[in-house]
Amino acid sequence: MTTSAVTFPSLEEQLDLITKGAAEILPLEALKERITKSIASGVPMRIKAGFDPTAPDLHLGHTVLIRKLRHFQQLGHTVIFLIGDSTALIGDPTGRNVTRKPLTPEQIAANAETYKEQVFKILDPETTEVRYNSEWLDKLGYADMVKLMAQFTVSQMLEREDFHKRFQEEQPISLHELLYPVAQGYDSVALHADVELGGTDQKFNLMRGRDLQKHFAQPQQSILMMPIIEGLDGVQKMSKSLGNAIGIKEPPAEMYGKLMSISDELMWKYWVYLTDLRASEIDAMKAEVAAGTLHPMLAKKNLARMITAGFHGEELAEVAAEGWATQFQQRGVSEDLPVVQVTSDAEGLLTESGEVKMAKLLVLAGLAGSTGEATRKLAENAVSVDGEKFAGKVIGRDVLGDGSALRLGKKSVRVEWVG
RNA sequence: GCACAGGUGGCCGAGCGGUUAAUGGCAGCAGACUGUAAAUCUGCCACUCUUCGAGUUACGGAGGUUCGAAUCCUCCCCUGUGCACCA
Repeated sequence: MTTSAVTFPSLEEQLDLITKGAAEILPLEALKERITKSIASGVPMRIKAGFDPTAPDLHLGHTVLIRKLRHFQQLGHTVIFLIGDSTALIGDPTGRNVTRKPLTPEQIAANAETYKEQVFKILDPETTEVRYNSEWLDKLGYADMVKLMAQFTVSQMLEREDFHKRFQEEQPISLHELLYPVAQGYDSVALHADVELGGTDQKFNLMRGRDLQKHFAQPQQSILMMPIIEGLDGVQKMSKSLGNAIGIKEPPAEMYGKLMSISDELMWKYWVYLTDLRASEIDAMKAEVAAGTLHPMLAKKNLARMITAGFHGEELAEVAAEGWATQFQQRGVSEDLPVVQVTSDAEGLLTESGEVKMAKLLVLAGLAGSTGEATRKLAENAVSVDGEKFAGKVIGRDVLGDGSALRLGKKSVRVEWVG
């Protein structure tokens, strides 16, 4: 690989892309100077973003930040995808009201691999620098740790809202949790970061990098914060544990369907943060909807289609869109339902006369969590077979044959008999 | 270590010896209505079974008292607060 000087776009051009969607950049002037300097010297800036491999699956919320990293990459800067394998032993306390459970090194290693695979759907693997903070954190000795920690006071740590709140509410705060911001800050020192990206909730941690870089007589990084987007409920931040997330590895039909279920209001945020449309284009679309010339549902369909295509390709997105329209708009049976294999000799599935117990089947098909729940849903008239409402307790194999569509509420599957 | 206050279903939070899987809120699920949604209304919301019935688990853990405990007692675990030298 050549390391010859790169020619960068102009400051204005770079800023236009960099600031799009950014919630806050601190300090902005320093960033401008840094960009100017890199244009003059031809040396790219080092852009750092850290990820804890605590949850193996990325969702669209994570991609807001990753898309921004991509922007820097497109401009020719060096993006460092930092995997916080060592800090994962602590678990970021940000926004938490309870201490995180530590992961085993095996889990962390496995999660890190999954992370890379997913993140390279957006970032260019060729030019991304992948690092692990165990490289330097594990080498720190006791004396080094003591010196680092001496840079901060207890009061400073307790200024953080989450710590402060927990302290006020007499909730436990483990000592090692205070270590997290220090470790994250030291990462910036080790990497000589020029810019660090993070969510707005990361402000405290991001600022610690500036503190420590100053202590180590390095130029201080600028920090760029991206907003935290809401999940499917439109209220709480997108998070897997809150169950309102859209995972980037989800099948196209599911991704499309989930996107369609968001509120109209939330849709506009998704347009801004999850697509590459320019702000002016989005505003124009918004105006059309307000004027009544564009149906909000169509706008949402376009959004769902665009995002799904980004992860699965145009063709699969098209199929997902059609399947969704059939299933929900026409209340019909979609062609590409997920297939669930059911073994006919599963315990308790068949009655003595050979009929299928619906409650059991619904559980086996993954549509209900327990037979009790399935029984209740049947009574609520929530189940249909091949598009027809069904409320009975048992059903014959002749009615529900191989390939029959089984539906409970919004979820549908195609049943395939085995054995 | 000592003292005090706490540990209830996904979360918050009632109950404080006796009808009852445990009031209420949030979240969630389903139905109606819609534009798929939001809002609204209705129903559901521990598990299992041969389900207008029956059984089994559940109120930090383990024992105990009692005809009967989430509620009383004992020990243990966990959290928070205060005390800890001068006394």
